[in-house]
Formats: sequence, C-alpha cells, structure tokens
Amino acid sequence: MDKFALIFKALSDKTRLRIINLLVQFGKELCVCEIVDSLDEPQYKISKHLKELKFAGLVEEKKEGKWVNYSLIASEGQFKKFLFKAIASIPKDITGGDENRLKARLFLRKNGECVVGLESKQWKMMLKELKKERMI
Amino acid sequence: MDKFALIFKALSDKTRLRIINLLVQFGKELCVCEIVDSLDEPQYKISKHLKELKFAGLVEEKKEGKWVNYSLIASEGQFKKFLFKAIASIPKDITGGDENRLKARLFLRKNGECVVGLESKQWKMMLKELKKERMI
DNA sequence: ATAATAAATGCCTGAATGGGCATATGAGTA
DNA sequence: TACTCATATGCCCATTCAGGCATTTATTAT
Repeated sequence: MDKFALIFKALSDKTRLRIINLLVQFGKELCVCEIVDSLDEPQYKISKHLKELKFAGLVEEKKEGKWVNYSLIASEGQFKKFLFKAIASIPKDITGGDENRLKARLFLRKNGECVVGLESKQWKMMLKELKKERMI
Repeated sequence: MDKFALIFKALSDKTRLRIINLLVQFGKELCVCEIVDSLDEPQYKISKHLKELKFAGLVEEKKEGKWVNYSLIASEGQFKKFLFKAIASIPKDITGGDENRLKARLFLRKNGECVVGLESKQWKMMLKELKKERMI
C-alpha cells in the first residue's frame, strides 16, 4: 500500500508530473538536458525530481558517458499501465508547451541521440523561433 | 496541470488511498462511520482526509440527516476512469484487511442503509469474530 | 429543553517538502 | 594535467502536512 502511495506522491508535484508526462507522450528514453530544455526549468531542479521519480520506481536511468537517459518503468502488473494511460489522457492544451518544446528539442538529435547540452546556442535560437511563431 | 497534480496529491497519503480503494472496490456510496470502522482509524482522521479528497474533486458527499455518505466522482474525461482502474488493480493481499472489515460492516445495514454509528457494540462483536476466524 | 450521537474543525507539534544557490562528481577533451 | 561540460548533491529557508486531542456543529431522540 505504501508503495502505491509513494507512486502517487511522486506524481503529486507539478514538475514531476510534467516530466512523467513527457516520457509518457514520447514513449522512449529522454536525456536529462532534453527534459531540462523542454520544461524550461533549472537543471538542479530536474535532477532532484528525477531522483524522486526513480525512488518511487517510476523511471530508470541509463548512463552513457557524460550523458544520462531516463525512461519509464512500465512493468509490474496492471497498475502502472492504467496510471500511464491516465496521464496520457491529460488534455494537451495544458501540457502543450512542454510537448512543443520537446518536439523542437528532438530536432537537435543526431542518429536518435542527444548531442547538445543544456541551453545550447542552437536551442536558444530554436526557442526564439518557437516564440515568434506562437508555438509556445 | 495543477488540478491533476492535486488529484495525485490526494492519493499520495496511505489513509486517503485506503479510503478511495474502498470506494472503488465497493462501487457505491459509503457512510463515514462505515469507512471509519473499515479502516479502523480515528473518526477525526477519516473526516479530515475525506475533506481533502473532496477538495481534490475525487469524492462528493450526500447528507442525510445525521449521516453523511461519500461516493466517487468518476466523470470528466478519461483521466479518473483510468485512475480508478489503476487503484482497482492494486493487489488485494495488501488491502484485504480493509475490504474484509467493510464486507462485515455492511452486514449491519438495514435496507441498504447504514443504521449503526461508530464503534457500536454490534461492530465490536463482529470484529472479535473476524479476528477469531483470522479474517483480518 | 436536554441529552445523545454523527461528523467536522481548531490548535499544536514534529516531520517532510520544494525551491534556490553553490558546489561536487565524474566522464570526455585539449 | 588542467579544462569543459553533463549531471548530481549539500545546505538553507519558508511552507506544507499528518496525527493527536479537545471541542464544535448539526440533527435526532427523550
């Protein structure tokens, strides 16, 4: 029971819910810096929240050199499946900003991998474009 | 987004999750004293937690004289439906105590309504029986 | 009117929480 | 070696939270 309450607690913070939402929408693993840029929040903040999500058993990390990718852990019975379906059903007029930023951020990948760090020049230019075109 | 985080926060406490679990399992409205007896927790504690669940939009109350019944609010898109399915899938070897107590407590209803209050003599006798038969 | 009872609330305390800032870790690179 | 960069962590502060206890509110029964 505590285990399930812990999962809900992990989702009870807006920032953490936004992170999980991104992972649910994208379906595959995301690099920390991609999450940071997509949510437009400080790196230390994302890092701490990822730690809590990991503690709750919702995500796992995969280190690749300097880079760290996070992905959902969907196993263990039906519970998480329904939970992620619930999160997937959150109307995107609320989450759209994050998802649009992520979509743009993913254009910076090479061969399906993240190759630019936090708040890179390329990313700042893209952000400016997005704002100009009212995408975020 | 905050609205959804608030819902998760409401479920992030073990006692509140147990209350919602009972309502999900039973499917119909429950009287406050039935919840109190089923969870075997102080009345003020249940009352406060019900208030938070109500604030999050998960339950609604229906007053009938001295008695108050609570039930789930399941409407509003797919979100809560999946959420309640997730909760319904929590293994009952964890929640069984609550559910067995509720099952027994419901025997005290007359015409489908709760007619005995908190920690009544009848309930205490039932509890003793349940313990003797290792049902809880 | 008074008592009894179902449910809600106010106050207190210790513990946990999230954000901000600075700093540390640890891996690649010049 | 020294440096850069991606990520993690330690410390501080203000706020929130859950539980316990006493009390109140509201409705029914005597």
